[in-house]
Amino acid sequence: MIESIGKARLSDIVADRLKQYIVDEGLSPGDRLPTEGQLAASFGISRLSLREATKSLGFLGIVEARPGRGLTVGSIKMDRVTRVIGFHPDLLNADPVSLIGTRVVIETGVLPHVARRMREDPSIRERLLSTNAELESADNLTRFVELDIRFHRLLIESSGLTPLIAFADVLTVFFRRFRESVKKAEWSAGIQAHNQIVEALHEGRIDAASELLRTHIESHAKRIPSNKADKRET
Amino acid sequence: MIESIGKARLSDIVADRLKQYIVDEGLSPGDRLPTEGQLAASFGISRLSLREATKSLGFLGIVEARPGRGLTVGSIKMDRVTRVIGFHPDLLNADPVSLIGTRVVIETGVLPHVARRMREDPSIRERLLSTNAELESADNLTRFVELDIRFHRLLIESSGLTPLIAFADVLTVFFRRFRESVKKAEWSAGIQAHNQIVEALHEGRIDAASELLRTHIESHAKRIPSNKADKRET
DNA sequence: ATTGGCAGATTGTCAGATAAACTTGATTCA
DNA sequence: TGAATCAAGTTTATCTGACAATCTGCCAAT
Repeated sequence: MIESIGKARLSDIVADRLKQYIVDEGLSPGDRLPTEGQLAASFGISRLSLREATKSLGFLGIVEARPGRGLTVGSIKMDRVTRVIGFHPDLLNADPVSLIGTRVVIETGVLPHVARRMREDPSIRERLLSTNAELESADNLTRFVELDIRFHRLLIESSGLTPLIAFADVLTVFFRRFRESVKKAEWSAGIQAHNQIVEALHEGRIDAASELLRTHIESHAKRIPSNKADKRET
Repeated sequence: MIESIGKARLSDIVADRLKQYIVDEGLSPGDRLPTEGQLAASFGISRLSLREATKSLGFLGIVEARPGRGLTVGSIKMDRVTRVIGFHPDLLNADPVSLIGTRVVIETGVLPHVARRMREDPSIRERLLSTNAELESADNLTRFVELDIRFHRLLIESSGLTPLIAFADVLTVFFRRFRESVKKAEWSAGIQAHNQIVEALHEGRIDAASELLRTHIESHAKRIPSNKADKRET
């Protein structure tokens, strides 16, 4: 309600007007919009104020701007919308236990899909194993983390459930500090777990793969200072 | 892919940096941010370029700006996200199979956590049943959809895995048109499914609850024109 | 203790400008 | 004749400098 007292900003008004223009004209992704100069003149405002509006819409991909070409109607991509979700309070305030639990839900949840697609497309297994082989030769933490992220992302990608890829990418940002606290002595256990997960999937042992993956992700809980890991009851 | 060729705009870079700052500083809604002038100086850019970033974030409620006071952390307004992108043709093109599959992964994935917490906190069940009772007296589609969203969100909230709430909010934006295509004759089946899920959880029958929930969510596939529902193999 | 005024701080918006990227048309070359 | 190259014009990206509107804190008056 505090919000409704506030005076509307030009940029907000203009953004809404632009959106309405797109709707009214029945425009589709790729269609040209008037130039910044023309729009600013139509609205009777400065070009910079107009840009504040177009940038707002551009943040979600609704409008795209290219020098020399102008403004076009953009396209909505789940990953772009999801990028915004990193500001969601439920993520910003997430405690480590929730982050771990969330990863477990997503990553074990995709395993039936991965296993099915692995049978149809053997290159999935090759790619996972190949990434893991790279992990084995990682010689510094940055590289190890990068490849660990790649392995897990590839696992989710292999499910075909693209929204979950975007979600996992967001989690990666918040989860990074846990990955970076992994001791070198623990790398080989992680790499071994990856291999075991892939083999269990390959053999269609989905429950076993889930259990391995859950244990692998939950291993991060051991390194959380002043935290009581929430024991899972089954 | 067109997007990745394009040079990153200052405003996009800065928006991401601001996000990282908010995360790194552990800031909550209402907390003060550095002023526009200070941020511009820190990033070594002009104040107007900095404003393009803050306006983008402000459009969605993530940052709030008040003359004389400065910038504060806001919270993302998902209803605004819905309003802004809800018109877009790309929402009509969102892949139903992925959306349904993703919802199934997330919502069935939280059930063990919900069941556990239900035993500790009986008000969870009361709240779910109460929302479903409201669903029973919904007399128009808008209300029905709103309450259906609320029921499913409450289910995820009840797990305590807060990041999944954020992700579910994104899915809700893309999934809305499917909910809105539910015929009134089908409402009671949905409401009944909700009740059965809650009771199965209450009785600790997690596998049964998962199956009911999966079936409930996948029921949307039946209404999707020109789509072949991907049969799940178990 | 409360209210009003003022100065300083901060955002909102503008004008004018240059740099970078893109498009189009003309010219040259094989 | 078709393809490649180049120059000019167009458009966005970003900047400097400036003024207007709003807010906050402090001080004086009641």
